[in-house]
Amino acid sequence: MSTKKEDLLHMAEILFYDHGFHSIGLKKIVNESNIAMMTLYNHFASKDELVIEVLKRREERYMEHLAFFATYLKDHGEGSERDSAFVRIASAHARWLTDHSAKGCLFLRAKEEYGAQHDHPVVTLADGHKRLLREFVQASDPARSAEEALRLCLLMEGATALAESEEGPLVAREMIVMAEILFA
Amino acid sequence: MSTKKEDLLHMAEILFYDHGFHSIGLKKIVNESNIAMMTLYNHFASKDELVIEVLKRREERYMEHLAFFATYLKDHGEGSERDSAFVRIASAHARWLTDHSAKGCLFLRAKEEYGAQHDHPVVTLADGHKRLLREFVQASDPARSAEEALRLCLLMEGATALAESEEGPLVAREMIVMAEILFA
DNA sequence: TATAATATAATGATCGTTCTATCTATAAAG
DNA sequence: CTTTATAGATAGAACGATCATTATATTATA
Repeated sequence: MSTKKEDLLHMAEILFYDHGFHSIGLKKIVNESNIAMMTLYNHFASKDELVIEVLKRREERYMEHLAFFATYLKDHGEGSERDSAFVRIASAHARWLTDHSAKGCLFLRAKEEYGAQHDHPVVTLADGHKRLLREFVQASDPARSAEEALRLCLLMEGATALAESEEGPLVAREMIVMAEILFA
Repeated sequence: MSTKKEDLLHMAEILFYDHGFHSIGLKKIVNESNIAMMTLYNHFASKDELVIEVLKRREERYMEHLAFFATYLKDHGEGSERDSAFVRIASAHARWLTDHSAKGCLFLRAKEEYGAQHDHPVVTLADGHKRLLREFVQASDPARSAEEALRLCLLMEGATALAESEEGPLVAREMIVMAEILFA
């Protein structure tokens, strides 16, 4: 992929996450990226397509982080007390939260901003991400019920949201504690 | 308060919640309210002030709902098994969730959209709301630790967020189950 | 020589906000 | 009961700014 295109996607993700999708203009994105407007339109057909590619890349990164970190915790489990798959996923999500700034879930925010157009591709993508996440949770421990999988998703969403108004590390720690109680 | 002003606040809240703050223009608000633009500016100095009044009214309504419903559940507790104060608050929040459409927390969304301007009055108001909510939770059962109060807040935030992508009543039910396990 | 990126300007639309001028309703004064 | 005064609401145009998008023409790179 072109360097310019990567720069654009990188800066667009930062600005969208900091300011929201509708608040940020393409002009600011190309200015901050030191890239000409026509170069943006050479790589993306429209702002919507840029938004979609930003979200797709973020989803890929997030799911990879979750899978990698959960696997790592499984192999390098802390001595005698080895966590369940659900607790490991909670820990992996906690790590993501503390590594990233506290502005909530970009997919939920996208759905909220574009949600009025019910069949907008951004909304479809956001819904797909949430479904993928739930299926990932369920598949990590098929012995668990669908209700239990939903509960872990609720914990993860809760931590993401609460970290917007409370201290991130504290929130992450409490989420793991709750996961340990619920999924011992 | 003037009827026109109430109509404006009512319609503005609906449109902001459905489309977001930056996506919706004042023109759409006054059109949908069948009110002249100058009447809006006669009651509100700016769009920001309209946003702030919408949020203030919503906070008042939400906190009243929480207090009323939690008190009601305390007095009319279900026979032998009377819930703890924390579980009652969870139930009250669940009721709010099922009564309102599923577009997340308007205060978090406001903070996300205006969060770049760190000292913007909308951000201050949103932060104040989250602090008020946590203090309300803590005060409902002073015997509980601050960590436990934070956990209930996490459950409530999680249910609000998860209800955006999963079925509301199901999410509300599971949140209450989790609260009962954690705060028996 | 061909491809990619550049700067700049123009498009038409919409944004928040203000101005002007007209209209309507209620309330005080005759 | 009128008349007049006051205030609130109306429609519509205009403001400058910004929006996403496109056109043009030039420069750099490979």
